[in-house]
Formats: sequence, C-alpha cells, structure tokens
Amino acid sequence: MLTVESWGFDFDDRTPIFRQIVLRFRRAFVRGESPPGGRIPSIREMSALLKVNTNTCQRAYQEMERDGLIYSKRGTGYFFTEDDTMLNQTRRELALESLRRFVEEMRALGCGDEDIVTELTAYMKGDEQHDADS
Amino acid sequence: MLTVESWGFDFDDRTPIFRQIVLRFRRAFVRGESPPGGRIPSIREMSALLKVNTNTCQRAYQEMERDGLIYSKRGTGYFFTEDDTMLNQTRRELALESLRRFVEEMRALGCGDEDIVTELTAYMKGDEQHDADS
Amino acid sequence: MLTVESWGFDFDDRTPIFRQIVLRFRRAFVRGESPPGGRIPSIREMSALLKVNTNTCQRAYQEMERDGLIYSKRGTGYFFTEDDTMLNQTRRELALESLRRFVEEMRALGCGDEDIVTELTAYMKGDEQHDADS
Amino acid sequence: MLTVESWGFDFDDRTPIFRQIVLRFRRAFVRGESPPGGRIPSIREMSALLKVNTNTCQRAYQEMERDGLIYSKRGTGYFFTEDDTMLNQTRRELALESLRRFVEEMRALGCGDEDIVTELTAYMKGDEQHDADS
DNA sequence: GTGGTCTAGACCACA
DNA sequence: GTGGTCTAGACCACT
Repeated sequence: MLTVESWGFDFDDRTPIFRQIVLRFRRAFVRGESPPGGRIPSIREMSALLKVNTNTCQRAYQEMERDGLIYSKRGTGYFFTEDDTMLNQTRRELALESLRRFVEEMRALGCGDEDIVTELTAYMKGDEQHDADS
Repeated sequence: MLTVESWGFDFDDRTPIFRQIVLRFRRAFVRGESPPGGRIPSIREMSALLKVNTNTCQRAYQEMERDGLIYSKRGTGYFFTEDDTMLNQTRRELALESLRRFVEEMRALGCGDEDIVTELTAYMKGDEQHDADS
Repeated sequence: MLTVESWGFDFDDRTPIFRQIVLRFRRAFVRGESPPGGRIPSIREMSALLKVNTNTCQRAYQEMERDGLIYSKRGTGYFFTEDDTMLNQTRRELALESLRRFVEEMRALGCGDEDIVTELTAYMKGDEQHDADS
Repeated sequence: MLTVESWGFDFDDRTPIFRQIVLRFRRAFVRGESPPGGRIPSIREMSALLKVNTNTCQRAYQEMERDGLIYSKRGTGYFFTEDDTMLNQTRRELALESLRRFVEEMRALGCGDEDIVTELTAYMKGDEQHDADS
C-alpha cells in the first residue's frame, strides 16, 4: 500500500537521503506492497510527503529507473515496472550477491558453516528485540 | 604475511579509504596473516605500497592505535598488539558488521527471518559442491 | 494494414510521444502498409488503441496534416494522401534522418569515414549469413 | 590533449548540456585524445572552463562513471579508466548497436544493401562540406 | 584542494 | 498537472 507518510530519514546516517528513499522503495516493491504497473506518487507529491527537496526525490526516482524498478512517462508520472520476471531476477541476483559476500566474510573470520548459521539466528533474535524498542 | 601489494581499494565504495585500510588490517590480523607483536610497515612505506596519500595512511594508523589493534614505539615504528583478547574482540566486531549488513540486505529483499536461514544453508551447500568442482 | 496495436512507445527515448506516433505513421506509409487515400482511425479511436492521451494524438495528426502526409475531410475523418511524390519525399527524409544519426554515432566512436563504410559492409555481410541460419 | 576551451554548447539543441558534455568526452576518449588513466579536470575547473554550473558538470561526470568511462577518487579527482579492454568492448557494442539499427531502418525503407552503401558515402561527402562551412 | 549531497527556485516541453 | 534540466549557493567529509 505504500504508506509513505511514516518514512522518516536518518540525517545522521552517512548514506545519502536519495539512496535511503531508493532502499525504502525497493523494500516496498519487493515485498509486494505496491501493485506492479501501479502509479507512484509524482516527484512533487513525494517530496512534499517526505519533506525533502524535489531534486533529491528526482534523483532517487532516476536511480530506480536506471535499475529498471520503475519507469517514467514524461508529463504523466512514474510507474512501477510491470515485468515481474525482471523483478524476480533482480531480487535473485541481489540475494546471491549478499549471500556470497556474507559467507566469504564469515569464513574468513574462521567460522565453520554451522557457526555461521548459529551466529545468524542469534543475531536476528537480538535484532528483533532491538527493533521492537524503537 | 601481510601481502599488502594486492590490496586494491574500492573507490566506488562510499566508505572512506582510511577505513578500508583499517578493515584490511583487521582482516589480516584476525586471519593470523601477521604475527602478533610483529612490526608493520611505516606510514611512508605503507602509503607508497598502497599508492595512497600519507595523510590517509596516517589516519588509518591512528584509528587502529586508538582501537588498540596496533601500538607505536616512538622512533621505532608500529607493531601489532600482542593481546589476544583484542583479537577476539576484533573478530567479534567484524562478524557483527557482516551480520548486520547481510540481514539488512536480505530483509530489504523481502525475506522473512526463516527465509534467510533457508537461503543461507542452501547457498552454503551449493557453494561447497561448486568449490569441490573447481 | 496499419497494425497499430503493436506500436509500443519508448518512454525512455527523449523524443516526444506525438513525434514517435508520427514516425510510426510515416514508416507504415512508406512501407505500403496502408493504402494511399485510405482512411485512418479517428483521433478518439487511435488514442484508445495506443493508450495515449487524445491531446497527444491530436497533435500528431496535426503535424502529419501540416506535412501533407494525411488530410482531413471535415466530419468524415482523416485519410492518407494519394500523392506519391509525398511518399518519396517522406522516404527521403526518413533515410536522411537515419543516415544523420548513424554517421554521428559512428564518428563519435572515433571511426573515420572509410572505417564506417568498411564496418557497414562487414556487418551487412555477416547479418545476411546470420539471417540465413535462422 | 583534451582541448576543452573550444567546447561550445548548443543551448538550442534539445539534448541536455550534461549529455553534450558526455558526448564530447566520449569522442575525445575513444579517439585517444586523452591518456588512459590520466586525470581529467576537476568538476570545478571544468565547470569554469565550460561556463556551466558545477552540478551540470557533476552530473556529466557521474554519467560517465556509471558507464565505466571514468572513475573518481574522493577528494582526489576524476580519472580516465585504465582498462582499455573495457573501452574497446564498449566501443564495439555501441558500434554494433548503431549498425543494427541503421541497417534495419534503411532496409525498412526498401533499400537494398548496395543502395545503403551508396547513400552512406553520398551523405558523408555532403556532410563534410557542410562541416567545413561551420 | 577534491568529490558528494542537498536546497530553493526557476524554466521548459509534454500530456 | 507531469517529468526534466539548470542555476546559485551551501555544507560535509575525505585527500
């Protein structure tokens, strides 16, 4: 449903705002919170909702367009891509890349495969509580 | 053995170079590639090897000294700490950083926590075989 | 036959939609896909078929009428011109446009004029064989 | 040699200035007018030379970085990519794409293969004179 | 000094 | 109304 209103940005975070916007959209998109092919708020609307400059928003949208996540019709608006094979493929690639690097790093630290799983489950458990706090 | 020559830095990455250097050192440290208490190249040598500004190198060393990873003997040079509790702590920090990013990325892709574990085990299984092949 | 249904527009392209429509019409015209003097769909029909705003379609038709490619009979509809000098002229313009862009692109790649011819003949030769295969 | 001073921009042209900059660079790069790995003027210098805003210049540089033509070192500057295999590959791909489209368009207009070559040479001849005028 | 990000505000052509 | 481009000017962290 794309409940944008609650997207606050962390200005202390080193990651640029426009990238934070992209991340938010990616999550929403990949979780199916938004209908494929559906319209997304115009740059002006979005920048008003998020209380950021239109240019910042614009750049986020362009970034997403480059990645094939959304597309623009000039004078009409931005839309989520309809091609969900592309979506799944993208998701798959991103997941594999994350997995690859993660396993590589953990192994480099001397973790056996079971250790990695143990660490992971332990971490996610703790992280959950942390999330609940905030 | 600290084979520094092959340390290429990722200038695309948003993390500062000096921090990338620190990470490299920590990785080398926890992997046992460097003898505890061993000497590390001087700032001048290092900056020449890494083809990096001496200031950048300087800052990396400072950071590591602050963290207790290395220590300096005035007029003599920098040395790895001999304290192995330090080593474990470093390893812990690196693991947490990997975990944090991994979980964040996978969740951003819409994976639930159980999915993440499933994916991980599946990946490590496949990766094993793949490794055996090559 | 003017099989309009398959006309997808390239919203990535910087050329306006109305101009893309014109181009499609011209192409169909010089290819003989439409009988000279034949009727073309009304603006309303067309905009519905192309899933485009009626204003956009309107402007495309105006442009074509101005160029003499089509003409309108009040209260009756739009028709292709019967004048075949027009057809040749259109063909000429399209060819020039293709040539202009092609040469510009190849030169931007550092190709000298002879290189361009060489590349072209080589390509057409290879393309022929490739076509024969499939 | 990258003689930038004479790069005037056509503000009437519909193609954005930042893209015009990219095109200029591409041409210079692919023609070997710039040493691979060489430094290119900083954004501030460049924007002063070209008399455009730093942001415009920035965007041009980023676009080129995305395409792998140049890379940036934060706090240091922009440099041409050193990997010339990548360069050649890019050039090849671009050339093939241009060829493919051109031949397709000309054939669609009813040109035989010899006609295409004839048209091309005729066009380039005329274009040369036109260039000499300006 | 450098690149990178952001803002406020303007203008344009397109739908 | 929309997206797209550009400007002027600011701030930041890194080299």
